[in-house]
Amino acid sequence: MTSVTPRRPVSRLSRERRIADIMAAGREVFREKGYEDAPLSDIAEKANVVEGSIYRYFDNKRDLLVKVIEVWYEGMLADYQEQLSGIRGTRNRLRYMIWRHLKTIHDEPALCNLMFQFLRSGKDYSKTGVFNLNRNYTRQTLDIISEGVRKGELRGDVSLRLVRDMIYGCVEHTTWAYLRGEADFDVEKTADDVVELVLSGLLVRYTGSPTGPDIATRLENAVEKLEAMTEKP
Amino acid sequence: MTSVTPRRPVSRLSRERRIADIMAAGREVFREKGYEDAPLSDIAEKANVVEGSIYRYFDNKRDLLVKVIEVWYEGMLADYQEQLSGIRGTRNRLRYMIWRHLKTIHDEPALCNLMFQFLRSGKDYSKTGVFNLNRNYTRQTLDIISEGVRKGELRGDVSLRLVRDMIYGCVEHTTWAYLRGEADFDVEKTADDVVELVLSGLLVRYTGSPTGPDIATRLENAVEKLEAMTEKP
DNA sequence: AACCTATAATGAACTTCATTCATTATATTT
DNA sequence: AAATATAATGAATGAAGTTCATTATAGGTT
Repeated sequence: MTSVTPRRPVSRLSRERRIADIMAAGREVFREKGYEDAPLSDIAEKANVVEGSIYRYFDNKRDLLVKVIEVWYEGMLADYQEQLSGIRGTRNRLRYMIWRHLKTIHDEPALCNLMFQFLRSGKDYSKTGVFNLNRNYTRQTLDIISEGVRKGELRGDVSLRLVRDMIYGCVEHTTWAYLRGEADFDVEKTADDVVELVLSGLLVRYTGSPTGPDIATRLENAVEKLEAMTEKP
Repeated sequence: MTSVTPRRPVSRLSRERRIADIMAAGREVFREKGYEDAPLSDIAEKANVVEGSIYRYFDNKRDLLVKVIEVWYEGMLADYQEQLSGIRGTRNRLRYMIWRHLKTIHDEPALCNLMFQFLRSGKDYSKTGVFNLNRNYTRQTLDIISEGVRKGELRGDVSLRLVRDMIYGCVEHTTWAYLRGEADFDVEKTADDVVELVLSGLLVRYTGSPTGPDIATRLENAVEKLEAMTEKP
């Protein structure tokens, strides 16, 4: 007499719903265990699906990861342009972009780690949707710099790409200990510090007379602050 | 009739020699295929050893990687202090440190990738020898900055840690496309650009005539008062 | 030179996963 | 109610890391 293991009840859902379920489960498990230590069986279980079923909707494990990160990224970057439109002044706008990056890392360290470790270093990264999202996002930063240059506040003789690399490189380096779970960091203070350092640089400012950055610019910045305050409630 | 597969000749070497062989093979294979796509069987074959033998000398695959990177790192950082002692001036010394980092990445992109991707993001990284090597190495950079501050050339009101993160973050961000095999970069020019940007910052340098009382500061303070008034209660 | 002994080295077995695919079940259409 | 399309299953496959009982050998001892 052979005992037959009872087949699990098969619940048939719409393609969209299944995909959503699997991706939600994937996000959870990946967030909790990382990529390599997250068995597909865990994801399948959490999604109420058998392992093999995942392959109907995703090419492989990595494909699932990529799509999970992609959807997360889209949601995350959905509103930055709207937010930014309410902020005036080069310094404030730049700070917002940096602050946002820091806050994202602070809120979702695990997913950021996955993004840094498994997406961005992949050979196919520049063909990824995440790459393009990021591209547009950092382009915004470059636009802010460009505008600063046009207004005469910022130097025009520096490669924009390098400035972008400096800003985001600095932000990420700063957050590594946090990403490894070793130390916390203050989002607000770090944002302030990074902006200050990027804008002012390391060299001492005045060589002879105590003038500092030119007065017209500083007045304009002050006015922009007032302007920003009265923008929208 | 059962055919017996002939046992391979067993060559007995000294512990040190075997370890060296395995690590050499590991470095080669890891460099060529990365970490995940490098089967232990490849390494074993190249080292003239059976897979199981690797486990006599290394806890596991990751342990092998860590030790391979560690030895490489040691060799790489062996002479920087000597070199640096021959270089004078804050700017030049800083440039040397940055140049070195860039050159390492340019010469060994694959190993750098492994270091960035699999060592530095690991939970145990700060207990690694590589961590300490890096620590001492970047401390050198901080010392250069400190000396610059003492000599009155650099600002003293910026967190040294942040400066370090800015420098190395910028360098690495700049090299990512190269690390993905997408584009080359000019070590010399990049070194120049990074030093320049770190030292001078983005703000335009005021070179006009000296002014009297600091009007701008007073206005800024006034605006900050206004700003504070409207802050959330 | 023959023997001993510590330990280097082997190779097969084990385990864990990702991945495939032939089979089965179910919702929808005819 | 039957036909059809396709969602879902679960067992099988295979690759790769890891373990370990067994075997062989270099170097020292008698």
